Amino acid sequence: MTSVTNNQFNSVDYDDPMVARILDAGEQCIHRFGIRRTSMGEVARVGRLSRGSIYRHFGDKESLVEGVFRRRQALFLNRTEAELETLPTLVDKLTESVVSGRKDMREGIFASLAETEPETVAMMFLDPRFYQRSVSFWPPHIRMAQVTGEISADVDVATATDLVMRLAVSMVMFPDMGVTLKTRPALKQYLQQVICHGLGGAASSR
Amino acid sequence: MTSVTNNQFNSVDYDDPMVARILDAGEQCIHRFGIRRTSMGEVARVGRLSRGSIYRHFGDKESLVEGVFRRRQALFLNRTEAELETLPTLVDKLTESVVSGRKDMREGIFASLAETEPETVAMMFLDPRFYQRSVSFWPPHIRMAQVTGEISADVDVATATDLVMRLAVSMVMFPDMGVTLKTRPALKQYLQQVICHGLGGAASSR
DNA sequence: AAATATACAAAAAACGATTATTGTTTAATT
DNA sequence: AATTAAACAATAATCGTTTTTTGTATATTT
Repeated sequence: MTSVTNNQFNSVDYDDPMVARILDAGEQCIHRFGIRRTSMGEVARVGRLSRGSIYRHFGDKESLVEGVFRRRQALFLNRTEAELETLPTLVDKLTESVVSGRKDMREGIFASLAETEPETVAMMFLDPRFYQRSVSFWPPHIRMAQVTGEISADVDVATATDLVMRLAVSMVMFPDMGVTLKTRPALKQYLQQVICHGLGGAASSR
Repeated sequence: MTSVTNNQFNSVDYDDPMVARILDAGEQCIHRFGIRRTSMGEVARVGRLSRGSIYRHFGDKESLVEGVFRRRQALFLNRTEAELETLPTLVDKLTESVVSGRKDMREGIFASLAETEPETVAMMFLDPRFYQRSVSFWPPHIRMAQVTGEISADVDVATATDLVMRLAVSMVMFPDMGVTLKTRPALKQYLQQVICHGLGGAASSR
């Protein structure tokens, strides 16, 4: 009632060392056993802390799991953002994102989770919230590409962001949708065509 | 050993009235109870036939379920194909496909299945085989659009098909990916831009 | 002020015994 | 020649019970 520092659930701060410990332990457990077989007691044991502390920072198990994945995604976005800084064009950036994303799917927490609970992973992938968090990621890069003239300034940023997101998601989910786009060069060439001209002209330099 | 008419599993002919009866009963059961709670005995009872007949035409339960969904998809593709015949442009066709696809997801067998077994539906949606069957659907329309000049003849048919499929799948799966594309006009305008110009110029008539 | 330890009822998971279903086979029926 | 009916072992689902886990509360420790 008199608490001021009450952060019930919204926006956990990853800087809090206790939160970090909880998430570390939680991620470790999920990585090893999957979500279903991970109990709050086990997380507490692994993180050498009390169950009470977990419930202080995360209201319930679902929040904890969500917290683990949100942090992973945040880390992924930060890491990717850094990589993109070094790349010149929007197409390069998108290509890199897809390659990065695929790698994460193969090697990250999703890969191990997919082995024990593929349905859960499938559900996460189809949840629009999973992508909505990344929507704020692209607009700066879109604007930059408009300034350099790589893409038209007439297309509004939201629309361009939408397309780029759809392509990224589609390419990570389905490396092959008729045409095999598993190698970086093939992927880049495809994205170059689609982003810059769609299916309209200028496939070759005309 | 001496059987000539042996069609073990590959390509069931929907014309065979027994096969149709089995599939009808199977679909009815899946629609009502979901896959998990549908037993071969129940399908037999509903279709007023013997379990043996089912096992003659479909090797196992998985094959039967697959058969039901394959037939549904074939019907959907045929129906959609017919609708597309009446439409002038590739963009119109793609728009119609998405609207049709969304309707099927809302009202068809998937909608009811999603209520009882959402994870199963999610798994089906992420299975590339689910889409591979539709790959042969688009190429004729692509070529037609190249002839009329709607899209460039320089882009090869496989690539164009791939993009059209990706857009269709993405739009049905995620009506909103930053920009809301739930209404037909909004959807068509978006697809028009993406298909004809990508994010390159000519957003307005230049 | 936050973390811990403990206790507690309600909900969920694990368990073992029982029942139902699967997939195969075989003889009888259409 | 295909469909049915019946029997069968192997597998999977269900049920009622026991155990664990969850989420909350409270007193104690750091």
